[in-house]
Amino acid sequence: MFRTRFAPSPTGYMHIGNLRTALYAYLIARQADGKFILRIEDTDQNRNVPEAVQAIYNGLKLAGIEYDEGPDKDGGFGPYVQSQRLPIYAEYAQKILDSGHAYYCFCQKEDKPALEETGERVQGYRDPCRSLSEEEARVKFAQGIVPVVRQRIPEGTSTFYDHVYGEITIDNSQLDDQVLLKSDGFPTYNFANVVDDHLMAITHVIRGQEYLTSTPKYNLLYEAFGWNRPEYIHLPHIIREDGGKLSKRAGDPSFEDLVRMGYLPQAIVNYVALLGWNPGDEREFFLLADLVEAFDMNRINKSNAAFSFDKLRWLNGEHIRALDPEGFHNFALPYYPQSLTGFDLRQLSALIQIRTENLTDIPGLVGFFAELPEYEADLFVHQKSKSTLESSRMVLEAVLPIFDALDEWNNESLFAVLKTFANKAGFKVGTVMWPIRTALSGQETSPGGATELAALLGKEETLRRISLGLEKLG
RNA sequence: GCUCCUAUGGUCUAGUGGUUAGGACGCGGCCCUUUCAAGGCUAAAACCCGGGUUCGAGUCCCGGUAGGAGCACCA
Repeated sequence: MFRTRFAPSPTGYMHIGNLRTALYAYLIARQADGKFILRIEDTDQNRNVPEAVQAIYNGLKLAGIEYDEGPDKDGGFGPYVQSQRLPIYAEYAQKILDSGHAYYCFCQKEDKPALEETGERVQGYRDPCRSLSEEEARVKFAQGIVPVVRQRIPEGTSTFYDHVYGEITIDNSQLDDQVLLKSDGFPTYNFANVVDDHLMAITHVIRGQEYLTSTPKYNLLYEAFGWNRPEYIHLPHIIREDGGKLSKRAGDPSFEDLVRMGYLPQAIVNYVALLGWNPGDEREFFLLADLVEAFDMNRINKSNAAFSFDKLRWLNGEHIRALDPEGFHNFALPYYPQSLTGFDLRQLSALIQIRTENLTDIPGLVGFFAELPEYEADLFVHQKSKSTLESSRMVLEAVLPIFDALDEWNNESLFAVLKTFANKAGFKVGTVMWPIRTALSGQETSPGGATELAALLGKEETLRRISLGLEKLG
């Protein structure tokens, strides 16, 4: 039975990278008919954003990623919030202390050599407290110093297999005696993730590549406890197109931000899945359910991938076009201007669906329906349609009574009547259509042609706009 | 600084010793057409560098270079 987990810390929003990690973990579990677990990693008391857990629920829900077990969905392996598991960590810390794989450290933060500031890492530095006798420790305790618990890293080298990166070997001298239990009684990620993953029977650990070099430390912990290691799937990072890292602070959008920017959740999920993975054939359009089928963790890439808004936009367009008319209409509705009344909005949706790449395009696409923009007469001149000011004047003048007499007002009837007129008058269809479309839209381009716009605007408004066009033509 | 990882067009990628190096986004052109889209066709554009191994390397090995990550009482 596969069991994977998504273990975010509650920061208040879903990073793009987190979304992909959650997605992959979900896909790996689903396609094996396994379980996908949500666990909240809130062991940093300084970094707890209230309401942030709710943001995680919302994000996953928006993405369509359903978890089988989580804080609000007990599966018998809870609690699923680390701050509620403190006694468990204390118990296992004691065990590892007893077995000698960890020790109390009474050093204060300032006592530590400043490794990074100087740029000089002290090779093989070992904490002085690792060799403290029981007696010495007792004295420190008596002095009221609250210790941390540190892992005792043994000599040697550590090797493990990762499904993405293959075999990784690291010399233990590169690993330091990391803190397992902080002085506030909370575990560090380094300890909690191992204890929880084991206790929650996680079989596959999917996480960012930043954990690759510390994985040996976790493996040593598994060994110290006599537990089996999980399988590892470390993911390359998603970066910006300019090569920098994606950061909320630098203005890069979160998953929720992207949705607000007009991208469909399913398009974002699809796009993000493709950042570092491909199906092995040339498909690119995937709905979540298709991803479950197609995903293969052995096809995950090793190198970082840049997030391209251009490609996301294209894929978003693909997803918009794949929506059924009703589905698109529901997405589009909130983007229609208030002033857009008296129109068959469903028909309008049908007109713009194929032309919408991003939902935020919509107001700009439909604005002229609500109000005819100002435009100059020379907009009637269009070489390709063989439309001139003179031809436009002739067409609009002739078309006014034809429209006025037309009883059946729809795209087909309008097109038929205009085509007949064009033939009779010796015009190309385009020469007739261009001035009408221009008069109706006041724009160089519009979603839909002359007859589609006329059908939607209705007879009265159509006649009004054509008259207005005629005025401009003098 | 030390360690680990990575390296195919601008970007996402296919490729597991023999290919005209394939696809997608974007960009240009053409077709279609009731403007614009959509759709179809098409062009330009890539194997980081240097050594090996081999009859033959984008593919294997070594060394550079470049980029990323880690080295917290953060996750």
